[in-house]
Amino acid sequence: MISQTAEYALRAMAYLADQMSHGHRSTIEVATVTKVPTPYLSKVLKRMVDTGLLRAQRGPGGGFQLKRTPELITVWDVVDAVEPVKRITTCPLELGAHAKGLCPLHRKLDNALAQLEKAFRETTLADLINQPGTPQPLCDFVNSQRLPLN
Amino acid sequence: MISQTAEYALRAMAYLADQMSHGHRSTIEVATVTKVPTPYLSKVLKRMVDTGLLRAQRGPGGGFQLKRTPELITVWDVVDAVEPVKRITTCPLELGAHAKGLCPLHRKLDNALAQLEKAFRETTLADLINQPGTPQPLCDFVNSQRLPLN
DNA sequence: GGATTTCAAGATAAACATGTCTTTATTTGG
DNA sequence: CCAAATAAAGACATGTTTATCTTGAAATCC
Repeated sequence: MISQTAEYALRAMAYLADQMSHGHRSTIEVATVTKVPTPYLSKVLKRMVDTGLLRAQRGPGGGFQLKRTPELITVWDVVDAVEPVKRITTCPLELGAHAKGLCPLHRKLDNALAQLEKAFRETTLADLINQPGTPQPLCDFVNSQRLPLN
Repeated sequence: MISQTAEYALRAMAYLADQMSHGHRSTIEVATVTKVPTPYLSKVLKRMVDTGLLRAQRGPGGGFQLKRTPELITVWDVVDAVEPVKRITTCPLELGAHAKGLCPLHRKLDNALAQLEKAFRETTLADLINQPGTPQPLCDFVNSQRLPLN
């Protein structure tokens, strides 16, 4: 339902959101902390750059950094970058009889997708980090602290 | 988000729900009406038999038929038969720190899945056919009427 | 019993998602 | 300029989903 790639993207973006104030973070660092295969993460992050969510910087001290603040990036933005949720706007069977509206089945399915889209649009990266009262760190890192990599 | 297989399964089950009173319907008939590749549909329907949603009958006049009335089969039942939506109950990274609860990210994702599950559980096949006030037939058939196949 | 109809099951294949490896290009710092 | 660090890009490999084809098995009707 939620693809592996989207999971990876969200983990990485959450980490980068948490680390935003510390400058650029390298692919290897992000991959290690979020436990995502490094070469694959590289491609995922590239998508984020292409869609304008991240900035890439080569060379020593380089890596990736959020282009906007965590408050301005939603879960939807991230998921949409790697696997666009395709809403159902027309009958998949292309029946003329459905030109004016979806049948009950596809109406129901699309409503479910709409719900999902809404939930994702309402959640920002900022909502995922620094949750007051929730003791759990997002993943393998403590909020705003850098872990030694080994 | 919703797999092709699930789409096929729902179309087929909706048709079989509509045609329930007409006895068994063959794979070819269902495939033709719902525009699903016949050999593939055959396997999908088999899954429905294995999970107890359909009854299969071989020989002349045979085919598939709902095992329960449309009121007692939900969209969830159908989707679950072909591609179980796997809820997130534990941290995918298997971090000890998350033993007591999901982190905000996975909590959010699982909530979205829960919403989806709820919507699917609340909709029965009966809700999809014979919708009063909605003029659209489900797919390429008119409620409770059999179309000539050619 | 034989012919027909229909589901069942297996082998095969194409498309896509996922993951790895190698090489290249760019940036920084000495 | 040179060396090191790092992203970018492309080729390659694996696995899963989606689909087809062929043969076999069961039921019905005559």
